[in-house]
Amino acid sequence: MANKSLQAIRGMNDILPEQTPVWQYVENILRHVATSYGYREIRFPILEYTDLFKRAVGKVTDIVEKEMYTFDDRNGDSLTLRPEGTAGCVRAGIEHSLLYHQVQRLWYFGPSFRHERPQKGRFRQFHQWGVEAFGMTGPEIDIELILMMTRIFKLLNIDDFVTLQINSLGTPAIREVYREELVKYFSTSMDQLDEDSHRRLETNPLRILDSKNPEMKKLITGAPKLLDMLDESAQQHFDRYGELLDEAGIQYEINPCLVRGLDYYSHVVFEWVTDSLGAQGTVCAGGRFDGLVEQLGGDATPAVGFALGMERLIALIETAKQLPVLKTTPDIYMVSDEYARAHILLLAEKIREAMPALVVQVDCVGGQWKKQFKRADASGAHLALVMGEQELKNHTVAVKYLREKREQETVELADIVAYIADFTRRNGS
RNA sequence: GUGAGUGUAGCUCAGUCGGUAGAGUCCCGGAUUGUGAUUCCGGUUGUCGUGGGUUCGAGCCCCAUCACUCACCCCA
Repeated sequence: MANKSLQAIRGMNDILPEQTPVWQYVENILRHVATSYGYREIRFPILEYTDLFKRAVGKVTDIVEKEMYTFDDRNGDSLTLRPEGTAGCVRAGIEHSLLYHQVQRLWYFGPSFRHERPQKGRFRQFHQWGVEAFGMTGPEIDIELILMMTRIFKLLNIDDFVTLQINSLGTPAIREVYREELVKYFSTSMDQLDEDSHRRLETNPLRILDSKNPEMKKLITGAPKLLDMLDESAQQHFDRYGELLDEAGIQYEINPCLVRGLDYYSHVVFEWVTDSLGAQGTVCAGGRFDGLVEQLGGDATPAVGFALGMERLIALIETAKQLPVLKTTPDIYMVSDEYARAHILLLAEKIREAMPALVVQVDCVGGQWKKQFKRADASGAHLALVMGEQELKNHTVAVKYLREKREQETVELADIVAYIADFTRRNGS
């Protein structure tokens, strides 16, 4: 523990066997829901050329400027561990002509990397589940994504713990005009800006809008709104978006201060936020990125997508106490003495062949009966199957019930599979 | 990158005024050599995060450093 060489890299966590059932539970739901909407999985590398992220995410974003894990390949190429999924997804789509004059519905899952100071809900290696839809101008496809995510929150029983916020960032051209307006506005009250916002004024003025500093609140409320500057088509998209949400009965808030940290977003952007997770309250976020495909060298292709943070989603499920009981214990634990050790290995195989859903665990340590039964109990198994010298001689197996008051039974070896089948049927497992 | 809090047994934690390391749990052995979960008896838990310093003497005081946690920042 004190040996640094034996420590994981800061902010990069091991997911231990105790936790993996939770991950599998969530991943299964995500996969099944996405599949039921006709989305297909895509897998792409964790490493890409650094230039891809610079072009996609935006050169002056914090992610690119100070959070990327970038290093040189042996031949001198600059490579970067992906800080998000969309760039790689679009690159793969263009490279393999998946986006050429066609509609694509895709999802991906895996780790991303950002060099930030770890805190609750924020890690240097974190996992995103992302969904991207290409070739559709919306807003119906935008709403399909909202419906899908709403369904997921419901299935996970945490829909009461998240709220949907939406905003429109308009087109890049509108945003450029707005950006200048905003700089003009804040420049007239420089003395009221805090230190961070002075910096933001230079780098990313829109970021000032979602400042957490309460002293800035008044100034921000008085700032011009991008929503007031939308052109006709952007306004139409936003209005229709709201109408469709209303028709679907989905609750949402319009948050004019909602900004995205990545440059490629345009039009409607959204976030599901929670107040149950501390400072990192964004569980899932996304929006439209119509310009990205063309910007990366493909034909102009409308696109919309989102990503959710797995660690945050799981943390929310746990703090909301909505985690179902996940079975991680074996059904049957098999013990033996030295004479029968090889026999129970093979008997276990027979049982698994007949009942593939059962979890059968064989004690491969051996030793005293007492120790083996102790392990059988600790395993959580319902039944212990016992074979020793006596049983071997008589062609029987002893069945011991570990979870109920019931006499141990002796079953003919030839009947044991049927006996267990009967037992599991009665127990409904 | 900035700030605050915390580091003692595998785990959860005590440790007084600076006097040489403790509890529960877990694990191991036995009571009970073919029966767990209950009970009783016995036993091991250790680089007190690490490295310096002060002191006759440091888990405790001082400095540095590392890690964890939370917040800023940033974002999923």
